[in-house]
Amino acid sequence: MSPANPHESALLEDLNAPQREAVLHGDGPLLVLSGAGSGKTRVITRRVAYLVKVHDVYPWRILAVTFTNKAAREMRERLVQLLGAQANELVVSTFHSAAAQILRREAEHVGLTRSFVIYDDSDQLNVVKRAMREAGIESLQPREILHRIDQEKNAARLPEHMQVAPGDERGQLVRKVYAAYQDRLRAANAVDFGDLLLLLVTLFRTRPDVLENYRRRFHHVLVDEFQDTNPVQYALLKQLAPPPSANLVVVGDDDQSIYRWRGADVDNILGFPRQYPGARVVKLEQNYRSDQNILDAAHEVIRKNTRRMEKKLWSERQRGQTLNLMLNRDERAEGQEVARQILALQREGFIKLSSMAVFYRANAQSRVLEEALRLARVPYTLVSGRSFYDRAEVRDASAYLRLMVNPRSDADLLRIINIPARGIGDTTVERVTDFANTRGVSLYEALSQPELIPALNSAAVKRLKGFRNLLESLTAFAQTNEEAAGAVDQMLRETKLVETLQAEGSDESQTRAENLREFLGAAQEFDLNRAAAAVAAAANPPSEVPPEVDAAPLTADVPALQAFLEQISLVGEADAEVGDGRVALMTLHAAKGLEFDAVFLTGMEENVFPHSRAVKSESTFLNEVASAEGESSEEMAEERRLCYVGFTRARKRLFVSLAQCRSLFGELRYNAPSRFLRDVPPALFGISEQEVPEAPKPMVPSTPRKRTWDEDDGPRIDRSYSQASDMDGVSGDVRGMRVRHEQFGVGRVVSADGNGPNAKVTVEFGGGVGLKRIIARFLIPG
DNA sequence: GAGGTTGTAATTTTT
DNA sequence: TTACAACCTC
Repeated sequence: MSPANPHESALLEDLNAPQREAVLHGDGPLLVLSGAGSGKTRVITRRVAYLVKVHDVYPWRILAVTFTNKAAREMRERLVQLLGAQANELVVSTFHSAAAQILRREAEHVGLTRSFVIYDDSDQLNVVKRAMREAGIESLQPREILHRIDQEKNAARLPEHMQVAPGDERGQLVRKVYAAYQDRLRAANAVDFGDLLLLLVTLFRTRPDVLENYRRRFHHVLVDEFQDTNPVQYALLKQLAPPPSANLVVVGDDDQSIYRWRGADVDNILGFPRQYPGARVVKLEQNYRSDQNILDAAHEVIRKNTRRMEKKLWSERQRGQTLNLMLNRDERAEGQEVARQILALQREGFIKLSSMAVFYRANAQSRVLEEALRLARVPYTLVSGRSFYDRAEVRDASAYLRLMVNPRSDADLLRIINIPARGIGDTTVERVTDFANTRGVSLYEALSQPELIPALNSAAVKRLKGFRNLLESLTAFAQTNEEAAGAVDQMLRETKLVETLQAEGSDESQTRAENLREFLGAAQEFDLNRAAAAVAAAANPPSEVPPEVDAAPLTADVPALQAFLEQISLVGEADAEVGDGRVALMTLHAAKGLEFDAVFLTGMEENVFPHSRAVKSESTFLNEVASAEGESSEEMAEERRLCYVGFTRARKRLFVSLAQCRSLFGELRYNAPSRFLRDVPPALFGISEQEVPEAPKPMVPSTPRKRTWDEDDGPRIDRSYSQASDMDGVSGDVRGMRVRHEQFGVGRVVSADGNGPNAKVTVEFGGGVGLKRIIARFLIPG
């Protein structure tokens, strides 16, 4: 640490005092409480770089984990900038990826082989259903059981560790299914997301010698987004970096804990100083992102939560413009108004489309917003987790690939046994399944001699044989082939998946065939990246390694196809490029960790945001608990944090939008304005107390009231009583009426089918357009 | 066994 | 409104 080290000043120069303290912190545990936009990732990456460059810590000694792929990716990118090729020796990944990699190395200790596959949510559900059938349990919803199983796993409990009260029959049933479910996963050489962590923790608990190998290797463990860790993850951290004195650095913000439903426990961060007594605590409260108005609004929302570590963000930035409140008649008007404001901002010229974003609470809200943006010709990208790999045809292809690696995977086999259609129907499948169950073998094994299966006719036996031969051929191919793309290509060829789709001839099937080609493209890209990484690794002389330490990359020796499959399961597709001149649309959860010049937070209504479930839990909570004033349910507290996350994504402009009524699954709902809205002082919106929207009174849906919330045109409120909505009540005689359409211009109504906004209206347009059938809501009178 | 039809239920957030 | 499952028919 001589000051002469040229790296030292470069790594520290643009850090503020607490940031610097965190980077310079020596050995022992450290908790960095890092408010939104306070440079959290910067601190963690600088610290890693500082350890490597100034303290000469070997990069392979450092394990940096986060919760989401996005965060892991960003961390890795920044570390590559700071450390260059040395960054490749670091382990930087999500909890689940890191656990999967370690588990693969140690597979034989936990009853798996190295080629185990990872089941996702829908695979899990299938296994639960089969486990229920096996256990003869029908009284519970498979979904609910799966949820319970997940909770147990998040809490680090195997079936035998479940705490079930003697009289709790449901609990008993859950445990029974859980046990059968685990048996099935093991038999299929498969794990689910929860197993990745739980099996590893169990392994480390039962085999201290194995754990010791990893402790010897990783001298520095750093955790980003620590507020979102669940008990298993925390248990894993404590194993690798045991209290009280290990070099464990956790960075997070209790106010941004938004994964409770997945078992995340805010107490992990709140109680860290107790678990690691003597831990240094550093608070980062200077915000570099948002204008002060935005921070004030966010603070007013979050301060209502009772259990939190007190901190208040401040900014040297200007106060900036006030927030904008957008009142809309319904969700369609909301979409139109968002589109209009986006275009207006763009015209002003200070903010690019690529630094604008539209947030919503639930994915279901996106459709209407997309429609509105499309109509207004606003380019946008939908930022969603893993849509491509969720498509049915892509999942089918993945199922084949997984079988090539691991033919015992029953869930995958069942998925594709009749895809493309090969005449193996439900009855046959059931007979095969029964046979396999009584013999206690996998389906693949059962198919080795289909003639032994009772009650099958010869045609069925023949088809099953053909299917088994196909799988054998593919499996054999996978064993000799070195590349992922080669395996995908061979699989597509032998299964005729693409061919079958193309032969079908519909537009739909063409798209699906193209998706499969894209899937092949993804595999090719994967191979290229892998080759490039290998070249880079070869060019970079590895750090010195003491003989007693295994410092090999965790992914060493994993065959290409397997690595590709793991990426599909755990990482999904890379995020769509944000920034190519498009507005980003995403859920509030997806927004965490991102920032934009302008943010539109839509659906700010009770039962939408906060979500109806939280609203319900709140009322039970208030009924049952004689709570201290201001106390609220954990669910509601989490919604509040989510709102805080949403607000603090905005750098300069924050538009908060709500609709007076909204149709949610068919039904028209009149929701009160979100409680979070009322927590923000009206002055921050540039409005007076009287202009704060009130809960609309229930009204008859057929007579939409207009101008409900305020009658006069006060300043700064963006009203968007959509003009288009004037056609909502298409009724009576509208023939001859003059109307306007975005694309087709002015025309005259010839006839109308039906009533309401969805009535189909035939319009004669001018300008050579002629007759068109248009949905009424896309027309503007006049 | 395949494919279409009707009925019903369920709608948060993601590794 | 949609998604999915059970059901029915060919």
